[in-house]
Amino acid sequence: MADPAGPEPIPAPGKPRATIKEVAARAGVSLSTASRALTGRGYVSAAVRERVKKAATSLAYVPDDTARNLRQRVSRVFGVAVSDLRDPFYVDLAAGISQQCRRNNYAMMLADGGGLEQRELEAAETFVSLRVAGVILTPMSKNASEFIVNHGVPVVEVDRQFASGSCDGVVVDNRRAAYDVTHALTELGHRRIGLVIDEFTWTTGRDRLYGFRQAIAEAGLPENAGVVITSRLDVPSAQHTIVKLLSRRDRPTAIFAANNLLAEAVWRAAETMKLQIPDELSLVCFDDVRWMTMVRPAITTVAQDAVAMGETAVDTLLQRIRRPARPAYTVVLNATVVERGSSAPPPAR
Amino acid sequence: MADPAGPEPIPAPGKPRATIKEVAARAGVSLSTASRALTGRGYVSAAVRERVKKAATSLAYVPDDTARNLRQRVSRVFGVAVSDLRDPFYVDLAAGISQQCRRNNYAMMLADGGGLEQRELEAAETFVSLRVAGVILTPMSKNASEFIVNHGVPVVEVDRQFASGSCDGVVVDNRRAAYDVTHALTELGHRRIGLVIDEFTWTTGRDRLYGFRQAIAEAGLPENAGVVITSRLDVPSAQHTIVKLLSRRDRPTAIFAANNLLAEAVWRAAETMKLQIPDELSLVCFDDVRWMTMVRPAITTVAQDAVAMGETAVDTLLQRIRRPARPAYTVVLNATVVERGSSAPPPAR
DNA sequence: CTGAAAGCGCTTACAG
DNA sequence: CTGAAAGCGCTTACAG
Repeated sequence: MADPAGPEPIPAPGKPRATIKEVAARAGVSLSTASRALTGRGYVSAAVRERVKKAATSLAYVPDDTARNLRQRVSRVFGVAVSDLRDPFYVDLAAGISQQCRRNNYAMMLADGGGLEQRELEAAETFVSLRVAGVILTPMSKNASEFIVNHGVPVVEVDRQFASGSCDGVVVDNRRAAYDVTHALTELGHRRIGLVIDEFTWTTGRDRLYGFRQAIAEAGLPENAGVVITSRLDVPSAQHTIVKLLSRRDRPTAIFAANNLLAEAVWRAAETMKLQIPDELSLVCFDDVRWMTMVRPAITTVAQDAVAMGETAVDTLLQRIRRPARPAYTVVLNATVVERGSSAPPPAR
Repeated sequence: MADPAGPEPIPAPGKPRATIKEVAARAGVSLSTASRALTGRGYVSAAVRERVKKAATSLAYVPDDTARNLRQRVSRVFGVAVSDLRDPFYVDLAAGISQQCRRNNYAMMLADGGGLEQRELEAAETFVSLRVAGVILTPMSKNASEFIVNHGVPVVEVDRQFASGSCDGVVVDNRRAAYDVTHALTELGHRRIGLVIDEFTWTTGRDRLYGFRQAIAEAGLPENAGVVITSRLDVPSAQHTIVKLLSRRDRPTAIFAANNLLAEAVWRAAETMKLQIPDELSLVCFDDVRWMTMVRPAITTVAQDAVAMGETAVDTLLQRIRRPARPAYTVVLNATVVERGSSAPPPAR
C-alpha cells in the first residue's frame, strides 16, 4: 500500500524538540518562571502564565518527563511483569492493570516472561534501572520481588505470593475454590478423580492441591482416589499426557484441571479420544476464559476475576506509595464456582 | 495469607539507591573513571575496572537509565499502543512486539485504548513526553502518528495505516484475503452473502469490503447479493444485530465476519437460534483465534499471524532508527485462508 | 511576583 | 590512562 503521493521525507529522529528554555525565551521570561507557569506550582502572574502557555503551544512543547522525574525523584510509571501473554488469564490481569494505571495517570511498562524465571529477573533489573514508581508481578520465586524491594521500589505480588513479608499481595483463596469444585465432584458420586496440574511450588499450585486433597479426604475416599498428574504448562504436551492418563483402564471419571491451559488440553484430549463430556468424563477447572462458554457442553469452572485482580493490584500499589510505612498486607479476592454443563455423575460401570 | 513470621518492615520507598558517585568513592576513583569502567567505553586499566566493578556489585548498584538517557539523548524503550487488550488479535500482536523488544534489549511501554481515539492521542503524548525511542501503534486516525512523527520519534503503524507517507507500516493484504474467502463462498453456490463489519474508514475495513464486493461482482451476482451489516465492535451488541439479520425471510445463506469478535457474535447468534453451521448457515471470518478450533465444526478463517506482525513491526522500527533517511515503506505480510468445516453449499430452498 | 543558581545521576569531550 | 568540568532538561529553594 504505497502512498499515492509518493514517499515524503520522514522528519529526522534526531530532530531537536523544543525545550523549556526555548519556551521561556519566546515568552520573554526566565527558565524558572516558565517552569512555574507550566507546572502550576509557585507564583506567577496571570498575564505571564498566559504568555508562557501560548509560547509552549506555539512551539508544540512537550515537557521531558525523564528530566522532570530525574529532578523530582519520582516517576509516574509502573513496571508490570506477567508470566506469559499467551495465557488469557495473564492477559486479563494485564488489561485490568493497564486500565487502572491509565485512570490514575500512570503509564505501564510491560514485560512478559514466557514462563522463565530468568526473564523475570531481567525485567526486575530493567524496572529498577528505569526508576519506575512501583512494580506489579506474578512472581516465579521470591528473588525478583526482593531484589526490587531492596532497591526501595514497592512491589505487589499478584496471583501468587513468594515474599509476603516484604511486599503486598493480591490473590484468591485457591484452597477454598479448589475444595469447592472438587467437593462438587465427590458429591456427584465420583470415586476416582484426576487433578491435572503444572506445579506445586507456588502458592497457587500448592493451595489448589490442598483443596483437592481435602475434598477427597472429607468425602471419606481413600487417598488414591485422587490421582495427581503433573504436566508441563503447554497445551500440546499436556494433551499428550492426558491422553495417556485417559487410556488407562482405571482412568478417572472426572478431572479437575488446575488452570485454563490445562483445561484446554483435557478438553482436546477428550475430543480426540471421542470421550463424551460429561457422560463419560466430567471436567471442571480453574479460570474462566472465552472458549469455556462456546464449547458444548459449556465448562464448569472456578471464575477468578482477573481484570479486578489487576485493578486491585494497582490500587494496592497506590496505597503503598501513599503510606510506605504500613505493614505488608494481602488482599484475598473471591473466586466462585460457576456451574455449567461439564460435570455429571460418573458413568455406570 | 498472612506471613507466618508476622509483617516485617518494608524498606522505605524513599530509600536512597547507590549512585555512581558512591561506587567511585568506594573504588577510590573519579566519577569519570567509574563511568568508563562501568559502561566499557573509553580507556581504563584492567585493574581499576575490576575494582570499580567490585564496588558496584558490593553496593548493589543499578545505573539510573533515565539519567543516562537524558545525557545520551536516547532511550531503549518503545511505546506501543494497541486498540484493545480484550481482543485476542491485539493481544497476539502485543505478545509478538513484547518478545521482539526483549530480544533486542528494549523495554515496552504498553497502552491500550479501549477503542477510543482520545486515549490513543493521550498515549502518543505520554510516549513523546517519556522520550521513547520509537512507537508502534494500531492507529485509529492519522493524528497520533503524525503528532509523534512531528516530535522526531519514528512510528510504525501496524494492522492498518493512516499516515503511510510519513511513517512505516506493517499490514496484510486485506483486500486479497477478503476476496479469497468470499470467493470460496460464491464457488460453493451461495447467492446471498452477508458481510458483518464494524468500520469502513480504516484500511482494514475498507479493503475487506472491497475484496468482498469484488468477489461478489466477479461471480456475476447482482450487487444486492452482498448484504453489508454494520455493527459496533462488541459481542453482545453485534450478536443482537445478527439475530435480527438472520431472522429475515431473505436472510443470507453465508456470512463473512470481518474479525474475530464479530465472528464470535455470529457464532453465538446462530447457536441461540439453533441454526446449524454449516448446513443452514456458512460462516467464514478474519483472524484465527483459539476458540475457532474448539467449536464444532471448526471455523474457516483468514489467518493473520499477529505475533509475526508484531515482531516485524519491531524490526521495522529498529531499521528506521538505524537509517532515518530512508523513504517510508510498508511491509505486507501474507494472510491465508485456512479451510475448516464451517462452510458448505447453501441449503436447498 | 520573578530570576540566578544549584542540583537530580549520569556521560563525554578535553587537558593533563 | 585518569580526573575536572560541562551539560542533558528540568524543578526548586532562595534572594531580591
